[in-house]
Amino acid sequence: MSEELGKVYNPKEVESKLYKTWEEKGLFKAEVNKNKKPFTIVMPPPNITGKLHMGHALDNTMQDIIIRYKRMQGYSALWVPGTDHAAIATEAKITEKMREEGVSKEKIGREEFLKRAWAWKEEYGGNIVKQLRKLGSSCDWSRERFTMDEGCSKAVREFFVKLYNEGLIYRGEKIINWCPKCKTSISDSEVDFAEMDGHFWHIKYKLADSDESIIVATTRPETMFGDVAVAVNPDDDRYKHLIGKRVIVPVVNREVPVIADSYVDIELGTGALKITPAHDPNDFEVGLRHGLSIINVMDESGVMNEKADFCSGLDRYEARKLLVKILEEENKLHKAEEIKHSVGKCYRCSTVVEPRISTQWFVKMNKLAGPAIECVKSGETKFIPDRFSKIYYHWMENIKDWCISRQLWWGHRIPVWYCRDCGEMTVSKDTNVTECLHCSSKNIYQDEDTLDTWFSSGLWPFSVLGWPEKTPELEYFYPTNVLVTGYDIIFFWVAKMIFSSLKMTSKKPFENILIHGLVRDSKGRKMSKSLGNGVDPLEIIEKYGADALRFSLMLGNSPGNDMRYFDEKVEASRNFANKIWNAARFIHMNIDGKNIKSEIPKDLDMIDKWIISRFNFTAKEVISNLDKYELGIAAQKLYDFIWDEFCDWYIEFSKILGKKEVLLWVMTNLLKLLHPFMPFVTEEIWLSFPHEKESIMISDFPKFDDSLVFEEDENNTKILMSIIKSVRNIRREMNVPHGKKTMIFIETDSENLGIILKRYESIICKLAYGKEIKVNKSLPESKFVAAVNEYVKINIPVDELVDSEAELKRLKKELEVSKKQLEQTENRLKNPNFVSKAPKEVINGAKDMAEKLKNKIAGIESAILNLK
RNA sequence: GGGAGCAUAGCUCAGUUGGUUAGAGCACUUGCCUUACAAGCAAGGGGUCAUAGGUUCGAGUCCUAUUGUUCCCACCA
Repeated sequence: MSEELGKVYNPKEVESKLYKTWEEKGLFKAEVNKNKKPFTIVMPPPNITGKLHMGHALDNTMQDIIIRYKRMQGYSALWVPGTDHAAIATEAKITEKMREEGVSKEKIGREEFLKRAWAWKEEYGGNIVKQLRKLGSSCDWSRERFTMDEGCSKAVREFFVKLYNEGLIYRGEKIINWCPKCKTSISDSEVDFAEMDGHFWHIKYKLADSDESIIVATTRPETMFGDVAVAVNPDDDRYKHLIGKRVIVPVVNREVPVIADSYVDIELGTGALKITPAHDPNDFEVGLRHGLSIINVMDESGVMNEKADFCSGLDRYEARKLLVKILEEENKLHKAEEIKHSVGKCYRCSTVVEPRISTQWFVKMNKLAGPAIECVKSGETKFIPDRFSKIYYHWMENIKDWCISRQLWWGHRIPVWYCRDCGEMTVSKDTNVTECLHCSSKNIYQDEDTLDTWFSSGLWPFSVLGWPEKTPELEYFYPTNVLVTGYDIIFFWVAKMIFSSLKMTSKKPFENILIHGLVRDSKGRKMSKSLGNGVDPLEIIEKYGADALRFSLMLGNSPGNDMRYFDEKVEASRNFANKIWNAARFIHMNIDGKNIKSEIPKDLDMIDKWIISRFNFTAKEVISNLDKYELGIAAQKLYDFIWDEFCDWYIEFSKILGKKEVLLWVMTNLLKLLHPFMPFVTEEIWLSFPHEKESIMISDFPKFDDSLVFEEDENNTKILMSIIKSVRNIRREMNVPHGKKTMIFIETDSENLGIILKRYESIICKLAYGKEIKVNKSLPESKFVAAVNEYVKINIPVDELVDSEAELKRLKKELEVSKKQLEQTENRLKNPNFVSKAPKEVINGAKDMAEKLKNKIAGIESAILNLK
């Protein structure tokens, strides 16, 4: 196949083929193996309704890089994939589809609905998993899980019952966030607040026994039907005399008391507040303190109910309009102020959330939060970057009880049965409870509600490893090593996993939490369906290849920060893949038919030592960056090394040197370093070269090797390179055409360098368009241009071509710059504080620099003299 | 109201524990189809690292304040 490598790398041809082979050979599988150290990542499960988006692509690329790296390092590296049932999102989609068919949930009933839901899951749940494969994700598909599979469901029941038995789960009537469209409760973190235009209506409430009025401000007049009091601050002098009196709720014409409660802010609004316990969480609290009754005036769809009198049957917003109109007509509306205020919306459907009194299940958070905070504070679990710890603490420290029951059908049903006879609850891990635990009555029924999606995903890291069973996998792979996820779900998910795991397994769920940002569009906007600015990763893969997409998502990306998506960036990465491809083609041309091993020969040339040493150093850096999860920096270093040093310099050198073993050795090892980032192109090339293992995936990741550090050769090669660059520079500036080869006169004080330069004469001449190198030889009668750098002075005779004026100007400018640099360096060295306090390397570096600059200046000065 | 991030080349962004002359991609200028690659090669232009102080021998990097900007949290009726 080696001769078959085309001129341009074609990802489409190789990607699906390679992925299939990897999967068939079982290379993604990780087993419990006592001879290896485990390394575990559990994939944040994408929703079954989902389609792969750029966020997934970023998230999974990062995970894949880490897991491939660890696998090559010899760990038993397990990456567990799976999907989430996404209760509310999925149910919404199914309901929507049913509506199109003219069917309703209520009409077909629970059982039939669930049948449809599972069918939906079967049909669409596999899509995203297929898409993850396109990206190259090397997860262990044999362990794929689903949040509603049997094991996860068992884990959910185990968790619920344990918390219930410890009194950490309770049922109660509270005011919760209600989505009138999804017709379910949602938790605090599922509410998005948005600034919206609205009105602040100042309404006159007349006293029952006098003509005096008290003005109350509200944004939601429709809730007046549920008013049970007007509250003022006890210290508010304006209203003190009214406390205990009764006022009449306008329009509704109900008498309610004026009460005093310190919750009321004197400064805010009018300082008087209408109290509607059924429709506002604060009012609810006030109501509790004062023993007020609760009047619920809306139904589950946000439609006014019979308590709303003539508004009954009206939507909440229509009722609001009508009330405002009537208040105006009755001259009860003192003022209508236009304001911007934040309004809570359902995070799934964006419907304005309605606070609603209802009976729900809650997790008591105070006892669970403490250990979860401690787990991060102690450093057991670390956020990367660390600043997210603060956000986490703040949230955890102010956490309120978690509403976990949902009025949905798609999800884990609450494992509680109520007895119609004795009224007691039976809470059980069993799925088919038939009699009351308390009175043995068979007249029982199960709670209709299901659990919050995040209740099951909170158990994900350990439930996928078999918990609550004591499996070998759980023993071996848990706790996991790193969780990779976006900052947007720290509250939803990360926090829940931490306290759930601590509670149920007594272990942290993961060591590190690697947080990434959002992938935004090229203008910095969030990619969203409504804006239509989303970029489909699959289309990008189709066009540029998975490697290119992956690499572009890594380049210039740093933990926790958002990034913008640009086609140009993917193009650059695609070009990079192509660059490597062509480097491979070049190597093939040279080793073809020859029995060359990828090894380091004994008699190494200076330039070989340079590239080996540089490779060795790059490997060290990349390993260090990967260990610190600095994937973007590692990618950048690989890019730079491969493109600049390996391709642009070493391959050019090797064309003249003619030694191919080192070329092959560096290449194969580079492929390994790069493999986690660009799995496909590296594998395809690696397989085309002599190789021992069946896949680069399971080859050994390069290690830093002390015996491969060649400092002197590195330096001398760098001087060689700087000379070539200088000559090229001068020729370019003097407009010397490539065809015109010139003599190169080099002056140096170093005998050793002189020998080296002569030895590499052919290389210098080839790469710098020279005819011959003369070291420290007297110059013939001719015109010269000079290139002076820190090491040598180079003279190039160019006779008729020299524009003396321009050359003089150029040299003078360079002289000036060098003198300035020397001055700065010398000033530093003169500073006694610098000499006494700076580390030796820095001082020596400065001294060295000063020497070099002096040489350079002397060289330039003599060149100027020469010109004259 | 509280908290956090960001501000570096025309654009998008890196810059790891402070250490010589601040980098990349794209864009720009010039010259090259040099038999791996024009998705390429070579040479080059372009930055007072938001502003003002401070710590330090030394600050893009640490501290304080200011400005601009983005985001998160919170029960502003």
